[in-house]
Amino acid sequence: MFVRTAGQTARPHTLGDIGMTSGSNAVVSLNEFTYKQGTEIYGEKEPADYVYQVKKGAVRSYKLLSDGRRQIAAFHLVGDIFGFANGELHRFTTEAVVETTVRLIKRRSLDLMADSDAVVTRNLLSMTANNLHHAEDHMLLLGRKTSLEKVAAFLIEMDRRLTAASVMTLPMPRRDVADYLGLTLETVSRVLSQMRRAGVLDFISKSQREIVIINRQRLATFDLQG
Amino acid sequence: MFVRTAGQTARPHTLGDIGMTSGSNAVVSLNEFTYKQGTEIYGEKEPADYVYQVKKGAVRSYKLLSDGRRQIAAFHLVGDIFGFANGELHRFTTEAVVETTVRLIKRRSLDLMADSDAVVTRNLLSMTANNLHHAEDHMLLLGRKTSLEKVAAFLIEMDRRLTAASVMTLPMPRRDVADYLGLTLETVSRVLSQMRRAGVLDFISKSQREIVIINRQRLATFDLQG
DNA sequence: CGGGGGCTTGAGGCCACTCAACGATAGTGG
DNA sequence: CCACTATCGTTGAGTGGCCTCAAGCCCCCG
Repeated sequence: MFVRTAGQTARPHTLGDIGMTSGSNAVVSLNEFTYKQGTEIYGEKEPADYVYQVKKGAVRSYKLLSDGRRQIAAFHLVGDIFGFANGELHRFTTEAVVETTVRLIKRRSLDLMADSDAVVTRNLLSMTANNLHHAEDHMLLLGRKTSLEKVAAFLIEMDRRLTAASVMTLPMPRRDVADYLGLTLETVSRVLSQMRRAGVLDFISKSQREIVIINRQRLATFDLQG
Repeated sequence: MFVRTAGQTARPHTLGDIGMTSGSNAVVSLNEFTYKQGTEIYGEKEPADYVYQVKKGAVRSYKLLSDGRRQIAAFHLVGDIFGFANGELHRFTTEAVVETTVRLIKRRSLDLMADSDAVVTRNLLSMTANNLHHAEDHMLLLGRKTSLEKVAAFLIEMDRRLTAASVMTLPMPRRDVADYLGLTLETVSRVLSQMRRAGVLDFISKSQREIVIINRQRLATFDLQG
């Protein structure tokens, strides 16, 4: 690897990783906070004073155009760290998709740690690179994939990241899925129905957020690979 | 800033920056190489043995779907550094848009320098973060902007980056612009003609790659901001 | 002067969007 | 417990923006 950070691609980072894998004795205070469904965690262009790790729930991270069009760049699920963009200001608005608990760390503490501890900087580099890779893949999806391919890619991504059982419970509504994929919510709904009719998916009654993938192999064929 | 790298946002990085701003005495050999128009510099999933800086010309960096659809993620112009993705393999294919001269640095050398010199790692973090910011903005463009907004944003970006005189000479053909913006070349051509008819642009006869922006202010209104 | 690549322009089509109606679900308060 | 409401999701009809297919022009170059 470019900067050696052995094992880091094998398991997720944690805030503990950032600060505690080195020999440093610095102890970082880790506060927790819970956001109700739909509330903003921070806004675009606000000072970036904290870094966050999702303990419970899910977070959406997006940009808006002045007329309200929205592009969600990422969903942050349990374990994910977000808000550590390299700069003084946040580049996205983030909101709790459902009731969400996060751990906070003061960015200033991280700055100081990074100054004295190269491991911290390397972990930040590794995490930033992971974000970049996701963004690069998402550009291909947004620019060149059809609605069927987009939705299939989304389901495959969520199936991988939501380590849940046979039933996948999406935390986000159709509108969020649409704004993540560059579609409308109606199109997302239509494609999901189409997949259900094709016998690839099934919905659990009572909640259309609960989805069963009946045929992963077939689903994968819907999303053209590089 | 998150990791202090004073002054680095004010001017572009150079390969010299990576290796020579610290106290390290390591001397990195900087080789040059010239690629003919259209030739591949490296392919996706190839081992990433070198990092590159454009000395002359322009480079496109893209991903392909198996049926040939292409998404260009970035154009690398004079001064830009590319190919330093954090991992063993390149994530894009890169090609010379026109005849292009690059400086090369062995990645292994950078790895070693990064191990012994925190400044190197921080510069890599800073550059990776800049790439991420560009990708984030581009996701909004690809997912939510109209063809008019996309082309306007492209012209504004190129006007800023190609520091040239009143006449902007685009190094890339219409097809590359289209694959950068998630459009077809015909749509790009139509939008450019529309802007010319609107008195915002003019083309220089003899070469449609040479474009004069007559009204920057008006052009800016075509691209909706966040 | 002929050939080829790049660009423009037109005609028609299709995929995703818009607008709209309806159903289902969950939360609220009487 | 049942309206009542708001939110979310599905589905249909019709539209439109961008794509596809095609022709023709311009410039470069042999």
